[in-house]
Parts: sequence; C-alpha cells; structure tokens
Amino acid sequence: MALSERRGRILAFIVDDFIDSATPVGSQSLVERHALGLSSATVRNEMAALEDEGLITHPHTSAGRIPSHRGYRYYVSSLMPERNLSSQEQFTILHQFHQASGQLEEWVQLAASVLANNLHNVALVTQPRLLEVRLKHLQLVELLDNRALLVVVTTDSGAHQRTLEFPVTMHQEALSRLANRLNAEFGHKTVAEFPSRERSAPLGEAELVVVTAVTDLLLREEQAAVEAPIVEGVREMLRQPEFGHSDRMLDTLEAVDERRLRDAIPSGAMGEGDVAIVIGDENRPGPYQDMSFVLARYGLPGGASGMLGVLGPTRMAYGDAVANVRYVSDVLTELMRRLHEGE
Amino acid sequence: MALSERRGRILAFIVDDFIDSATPVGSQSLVERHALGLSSATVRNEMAALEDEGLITHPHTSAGRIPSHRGYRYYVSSLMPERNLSSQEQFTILHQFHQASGQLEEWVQLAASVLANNLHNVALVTQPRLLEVRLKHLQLVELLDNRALLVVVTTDSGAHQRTLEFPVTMHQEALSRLANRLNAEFGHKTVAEFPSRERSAPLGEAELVVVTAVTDLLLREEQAAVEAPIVEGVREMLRQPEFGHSDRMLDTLEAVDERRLRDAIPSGAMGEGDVAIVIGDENRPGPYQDMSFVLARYGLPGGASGMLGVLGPTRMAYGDAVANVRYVSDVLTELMRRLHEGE
DNA sequence: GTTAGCACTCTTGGCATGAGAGTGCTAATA
DNA sequence: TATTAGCACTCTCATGCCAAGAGTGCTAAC
Repeated sequence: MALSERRGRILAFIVDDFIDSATPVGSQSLVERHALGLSSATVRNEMAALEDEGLITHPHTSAGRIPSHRGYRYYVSSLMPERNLSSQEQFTILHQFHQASGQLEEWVQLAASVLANNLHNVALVTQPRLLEVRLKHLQLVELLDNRALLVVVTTDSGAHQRTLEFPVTMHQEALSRLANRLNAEFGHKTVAEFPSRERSAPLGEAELVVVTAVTDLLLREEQAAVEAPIVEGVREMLRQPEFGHSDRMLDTLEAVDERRLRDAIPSGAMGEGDVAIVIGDENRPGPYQDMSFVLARYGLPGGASGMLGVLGPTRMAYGDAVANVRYVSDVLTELMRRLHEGE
Repeated sequence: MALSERRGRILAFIVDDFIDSATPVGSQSLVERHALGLSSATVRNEMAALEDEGLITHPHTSAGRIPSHRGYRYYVSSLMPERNLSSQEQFTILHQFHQASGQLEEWVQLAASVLANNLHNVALVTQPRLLEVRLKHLQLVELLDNRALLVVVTTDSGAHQRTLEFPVTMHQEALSRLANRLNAEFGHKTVAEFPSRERSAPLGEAELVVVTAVTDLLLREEQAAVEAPIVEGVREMLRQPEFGHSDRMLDTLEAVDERRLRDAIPSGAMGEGDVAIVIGDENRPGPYQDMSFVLARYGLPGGASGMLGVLGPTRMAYGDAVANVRYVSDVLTELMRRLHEGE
C-alpha cells in the first residue's frame, strides 16, 4: 500500500501537527497552517480516504483527525524526513561528555540525562555488558571469624562483591593462599570453561564455598546482559498532555519501573546498525500499547555493548528521537572505543 | 496548652476519622460513628473551641473539620495511643527477612519494601555507614596499557572501584608489589591518619596516582554518610486522594527524587533511640510543607548505622507508621548485630 | 477533480437549580 | 451552667440545559 504523493503529504502534515499540538487536526486548520494549494473540502476528502486506509481516525464525529498506530508507522517508514543533529546540537552534547569524568558509568548516566532533556521523554540506557564474561581475578578479604568478603573482577571491567561464610575460621593468609590457588585454576575462563568437578583436583569445603559464589556471580552477570536500565526523565514525559489524568499517570508510573522495563524493552526489534522504532500495538501486549520505543545499540562489536533509547507516548517527535538516539549512541561507542584502545 | 479530656478525645476522633476517610469530618457523623454520649450540637461547640485553639480548620463554611498541622502535632504528642505491632504482624515481617539472603544490601532494600507495603507511603532507607571509614585493603588489577582497576575495601564492608591511569605501563606484578607496599603503609588507617607527605617515604608518581584516588574515595565515602536513600512505594503514596490531581502529583514526584531527598530529610530531628516525627510546616521551607516524615536510626552504636522511615501526606496513619518504623528498625539493628558478632 | 455551501454532530464552558452536608446561633432544658 | 433542639444559612457538588465553536460529510455547482 503506497499513498499518492499528495495524500502522503497530507498524512505527514497531520502527523507533524498532531505531534506538536497534541490536539486533533481539522481540515481547516491544516490548509491554514501549511500553504496547501487546496480547499478544506478537498482535504476532507483526502482525510476520509486516509481514514479508510486505517491511517488516521477521529476520537468522535466532529473532531479533527489523529494518526493511528498504522499511520505513525507509515509516517516513520515512508514519509519522515531524514534528520541529523545540527552541529550546534552536536556540540552541546559533546561538550557535556567532555565535562564529565572518564568513568564509564558516568557516561552512561549522562547519556540518559541528555536524551531525557532533549526529547522530553523517558530515556533508557543499560550499562554495557560483554555477552561472554570471563573471571579476571578474585580476591578474599578477612572480615570477622569465619566470614570473608569476596571481590570478583570480571572482563567487562566490573568488580562485584559478596560476603562469604566458611565452615571454619580463615585468616587473611589462608584466604590469600586460597585466592591464589583459585585464580590459577579459574582465571581468564568463562563459567562454561570452569574445570568440571571430576577433572580438577577435588575441592575442599572452603574452595567449594568460593567457587559456588563465583559461579553464581558470573552467571548472574551473563544473564544480566539485558539488565535493568537506567531510567531518566519520567517527570519530563508525564508532563505531556496524554498523561494529564492521574489514573493514566499512575499506570504509566508503574510501566516505567526499572524492574518492569527490563523484560518489556523490545530488544528483539534492534537489528544491527541503525535505530529501531516500535510503535504502540507493535509492542507485546501490556502497558506499552500506547507508547513507542526508539532504541539503538551502542558499544564495540565483539566487545561490551549496551542499549539506549527513549520511551514516550505514540505521539512522539520521531524525527528528533531518531536523530538524538543515533548521535548519542555514536558518541558513547566512540568513547568506549577510545577507552578500549587507550586513547 | 493542654486540652480538657473530652476536647482531647474529640480531637483524637477527628484526626482518626480524617486519617481513614480523607474527607472533612462533621459533628453529626462524629457522634454517629463513635458512641459519644453527646449531641452533635455539643460537639459543634467543642469543635469551635478546637478551631479557636488552631488545632482544626474548615476548608469552607459548610464543610466538616480537618486537623491543622498543629492539630496533628498535638495528636501525635499527647493523644495518640502507643501501639506496637501485633505478633502476627511482627511474624510476617520477620518471615520476609528470613526468606532473604544474608546480604546487608538486600536487607536494606527489603526494609524499604516492607515499610512501603505496610504503610502505603514512601519508604526511605539509607545504606548503613560508618562515620569513620578505614581503609581495609586495596588491590590493583591490570587492565590495558597504562590503565588499572583499583579496588578499595573499607571497614564499612563496602568495596569500591575506580579506573586509574598511570604515567607508564604497569604489569600485574608491579601493580601487586605497589598494592602491597601501600597496604602496609596505609592499611587500617582513616584518611585523617594517612601519613603526611613529609613523614612517609617520598612517593613515586605511580604511588601518588593510587594514593590520590584512595584518599578521594575514602573522603567521598565519609561525606556520603547521609547518602541518597533508597526510595520505595512512590506509587503507593500517589494513589492516596491528596495526590489525585496531576499537578500535585508531578510536584510530589519531583519531591521524592532520591537526589532531592538526600538534602531534605530532616535528620536533625532524630535524637537517640526513638522515632522522630516531623509534620507539615515543621519541615524546612520547600516542597515538603504538606507532608510528614516518620524516621528512625538503625544500626550499631559506634558501628555502621543508617536511617529509615516513611514520607507521606500529613494525613498519615501516624500510629501505624511509628509502630512499623520502630519494629523494622529494631529488626535491622538486630540483624546487623548478629552479622557483626558472627551470629 | 475540486470546491462552495450547508445541515448535522459532538465537545466545552457557563449558568441555574436543587439536594445534601454541615455550621453557628438562639432559646429552651436539665 | 452545661447541654441540646431547632432553624436559618452557607457552601459544594451533581445535573441539566444552552450556546458557541470546531469539524465532518454530503450534495450540487464549477
């Protein structure tokens, strides 16, 4: 189904106008705002046709038109002008990253803030993860009696800690020896490559406690490849008129809970390379049926990578969203590349 | 100012009724609900007197009465029955803690959930901190070229990490030697006790990089004694009728931002031992003028400690709040004591 | 194919109205 | 003297009505 040029132009105007006014757009106001060489009556005819195609609807008989989910989809796929950030906009963003410290976590947080502020919607960013996590180094620190702190450093350059309890009291010296032994045996291996129980020297009780914990930590880390994202800008989004009623607001507040989002982000939609857009009912059933995601991957091919994007009402400035998400993702990727290559 | 017994009883009924109905309470309904041996006219007279004292008000001429902030204060200080959790309630809470793992962070998170669920308001819990932080142990792990990961374990049993950049490339062996040397010199000291530059052996460039970072981490840790609290149950609270309008909801959403709360929690009000209550305009000027805090400290005297409590509208079930906050604080304290003493 | 014209529909805001809840005051009562 | 019955009065809230405004769909003319 491809629309005639004129019909497409009208749909694009409807989408544009609705995106920025949030009120249904009528035939009259459309010809006034855009120097269409047409009368409102003609536009009405075209609108009726667009409605037959299922691309727009009215909320009630005497109201203007609003895009349907299919209308947005058509707009995004066929009508939306390709837009990149102006160099002014790019500079503003870059500047913020240069202000920040060189810590990866801080960049990720900053990316979320930038997206939320620029797009007035919810920004989602996950920490970068390696799909394959290797144990780099483990360390044991004496705490009290039979307790010790286990610190595990993994190849995705994160350190994790956990308190362990041994059957008997272990002093620092014994702990260090134990750590050395385990580092030799398990270091630089993925969980899958850990020597099986039979093959390796039989493990003592103390070893077993540590290995169990390490295995568990690494597994969690791998499973957390899609971990709960950082969520910024909830208030920005809720200020939009679609959330003006407190019921809708409460429901939405529930929908943007980190824990709920973790499973709901349509990461399947993200292919390689470009920005993915998931609109309204293209989402899996649930509370996101009236919202859209604009998502991209960032990070190093073969290395650590994460996801970032925006979530907002279906009435979202898709052009701006795509441009911002793409640019911020490129910036993050570039920063990670430099970090990895040591400048 | 002390009220007559009867007037006090009436005030208490007004507060109780208003807390659970959220609508202004009239003289008529008051005599109906509580077998007061009085006519509504008498109650009206008493109400007029209470209003003269500034303990209650009407929203408009023909509405029932609602407690003023001073009214709540009087209620809380002089009228509210002392209430402790029933053993059933206690058991339910304890059960949840026993289900959880033995990790401190998890307990803290759980405490927040329990409070939020039981009280239908926002729960606030800070991680326990030692006021005096000592360096327990530091470790350096080679990353790439001249970069290394610094892991610092402190006495408040937290591990912290940071990426360092050395002027020259350092291999793991050199890093370990360096770490050992620094552990010997700085281990088990607070920042204040770190040997001054002059006294200690002159530091090389590499040492300096590490020491600077460690000092910075410890200082941050000490300053973070009041860190951003865990916030749970925002949605629970926003369901209450006082937040029914979306404007109020947005303002409140802003007020319960972790970063904003960190500075706003009236921790000064917390004396030793018991639960502190801060009502409405007793808060410092700002967005919390219509809300109340119920707060307590938890943790070991002289050891790590933190704060926990609830934030809600001034119309809050203070009795329940106090009982829950007190109990959860006791449970956490007890758990920490056991952890510290090794069961 | 386009457009002018017009009847029709639906929302929205303003306004009046009446029921309901509650108050304050006065005068009678215990 | 404290309490209470009674009553006029006030204010909110829901309801219904009306007029204005915006927009549509259809028909007939260009």
